[in-house]
Amino acid sequence: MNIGKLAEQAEVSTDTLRFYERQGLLDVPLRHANGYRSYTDADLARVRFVRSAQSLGFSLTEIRQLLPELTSGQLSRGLIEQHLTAKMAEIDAHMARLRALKRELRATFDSLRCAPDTPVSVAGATAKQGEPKAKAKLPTRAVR
Amino acid sequence: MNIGKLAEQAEVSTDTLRFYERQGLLDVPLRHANGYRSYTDADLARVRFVRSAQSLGFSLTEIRQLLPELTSGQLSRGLIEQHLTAKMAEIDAHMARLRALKRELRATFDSLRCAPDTPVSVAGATAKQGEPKAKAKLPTRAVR
DNA sequence: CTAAAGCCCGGACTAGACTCCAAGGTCAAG
DNA sequence: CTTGACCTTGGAGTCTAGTCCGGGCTTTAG
Repeated sequence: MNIGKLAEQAEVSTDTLRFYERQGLLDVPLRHANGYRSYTDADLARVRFVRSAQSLGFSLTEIRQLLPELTSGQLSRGLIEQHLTAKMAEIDAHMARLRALKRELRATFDSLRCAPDTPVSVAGATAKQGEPKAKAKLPTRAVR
Repeated sequence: MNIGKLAEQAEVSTDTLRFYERQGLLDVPLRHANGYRSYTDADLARVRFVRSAQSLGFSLTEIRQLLPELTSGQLSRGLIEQHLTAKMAEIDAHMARLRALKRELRATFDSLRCAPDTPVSVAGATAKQGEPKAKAKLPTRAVR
């Protein structure tokens, strides 16, 4: 399978595939005599895995760390268990954050439903003024 | 209120405030005789709104589109409900996929416990082969 | 009066994840 | 043999949401 074919099957661009290769997300592929990359179905599966993990909120860096667990047939069982358990914990944390987000959204939503034509008190609607003295680090990044 | 004061109150940097102004998220402020920006509590409210909307998962671009509704006094309830509902749906979908991933990881985990030295079946673990004919537009962006 | 703190501006820089481009090699069809 | 599709490479550009910088004013404290 040439790169164009793989790209089509996986629904990504050929640029993306070469990019993933540089990022170590895809194994360096075999080459045909003419220098063209030669891919297998395993590569297709890999790309699909990357895309779905990505859509789940994992960064390419995280996915790169996830890969060895996936591909190593002969990694010590204990190690795999360890990684998987850690991943599960991460997922739980991830889900917890999303649940919190959802709760906040619902609260905002409900406050809107209760006061029909009130010019919705703008501003800190959801901003919890928690510990007012907290003037900590300024670069408070968004939730992701 | 000078920019430093506003920055402190809103817990963002002065750079961020000037950036928001350039982005049209903050009204161009009045200036003191010396050229310093002069802010009001409404600006503080605005910054807080931006930050909280952001923490709810809205991008600055989305927030910019939300602002007219907000500032036009009577903020059409329907529109905001619409936005929020859409956001909630996104989150639900995201969580559903996470749950699926978790199930798969657990399955992998369990199969490891049952078959100690079986070379874990790699690849498309989570890749759903959904409609195979779907060759739509290539630049399929990630979910964010 | 001077030093420090605060403000101004334009512009450069960052990371992550692509996306595009130029210049060239390869291959199948007509 | 030429055309067009497809492949190669390295490198540059894009977008988001800021962050940092340098040079130069103003204001405030000592």
